[in-house]
Amino acid sequence: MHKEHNLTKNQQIIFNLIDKSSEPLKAYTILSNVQKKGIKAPLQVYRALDKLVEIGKIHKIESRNAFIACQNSSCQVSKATAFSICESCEKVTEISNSNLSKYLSNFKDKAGMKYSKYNLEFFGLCKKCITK
Amino acid sequence: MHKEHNLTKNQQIIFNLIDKSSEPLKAYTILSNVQKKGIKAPLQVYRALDKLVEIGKIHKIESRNAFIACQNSSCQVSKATAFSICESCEKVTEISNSNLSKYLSNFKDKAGMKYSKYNLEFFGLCKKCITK
DNA sequence: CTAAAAAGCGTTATATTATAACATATTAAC
DNA sequence: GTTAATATGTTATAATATAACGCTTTTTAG
Ligand SMILES: [Zn+2]
Ligand SMILES: [Zn+2]
Ligand SMILES: [Zn+2]
Ligand SMILES: [Zn+2]
Repeated sequence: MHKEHNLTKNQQIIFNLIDKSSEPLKAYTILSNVQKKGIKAPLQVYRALDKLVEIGKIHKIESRNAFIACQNSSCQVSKATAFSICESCEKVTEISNSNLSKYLSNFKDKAGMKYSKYNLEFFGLCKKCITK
Repeated sequence: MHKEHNLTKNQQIIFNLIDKSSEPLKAYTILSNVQKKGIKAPLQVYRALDKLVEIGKIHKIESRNAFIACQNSSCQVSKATAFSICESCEKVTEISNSNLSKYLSNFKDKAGMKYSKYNLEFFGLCKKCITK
């Protein structure tokens, strides 16, 4: 059960763009695609992205500085993200695997840290790219 | 068993700096700390960093754009990294846990991707910061 | 040995990613 | 309806990273 968030105009415009994209989008790519809708400055984009990340509608792919819509019906687990990334075609998929998320959410290291969040990125070759 | 790499002068200077640091260092922090040693341009730093990452002597903390020396005697598993990051004091520790690395190295998602690498970052509060 | 290939270096310029600061507007809470 | 919290618009600038070029050193293979 997660809180519904009413997106503001800028947030909605930017979320729509990311959501319909088949690949992660970078901030300045987003900017150039929404300028016709009146969003003119980087900061307008970054502010919307920050909020969308915060509420779990999108995730940042850290190794790519790019943003992807949440694939898990707006991640209850926006604080527990895992992705697979093809190093050849750059296809990114959000991994939804309850065994994995349980394992990681329960993980304790010896230093006694209290974890509230994790991000995992797998790299390799997707099915399509393996056979090439 | 991992190949020994003889570091070049620039690589050695930069590795030494990172290795003796108690915290992850950013590229331009590194630059300003090695200018007295004759390394004058960002590219010289980035080239050394790239190589050091490639051979597993250092790792990049993606969420922080910063670099840390490998804690695992030059990571045989430089392609399988895990870190814990305190969101209060920014202390970063490389996690060395064979159960975790086995679990992740053997992880298969349903899409049939062939993984060759992963990076995991846990976020939370370290022991010291919890009690504050 | 030695020639060719690969890796590294130095330098200048530039591209890409992200935030600071400030004034105004909109929305939500009381 | 006033107040507080969020969001917006704008300009400027900071921080991170790479392109391109010519040269030198090291490694590899014959
Ligand atoms: Zn998600
Ligand atoms: Zn692929
Ligand atoms: Zn390591
Ligand atoms: Zn801490």
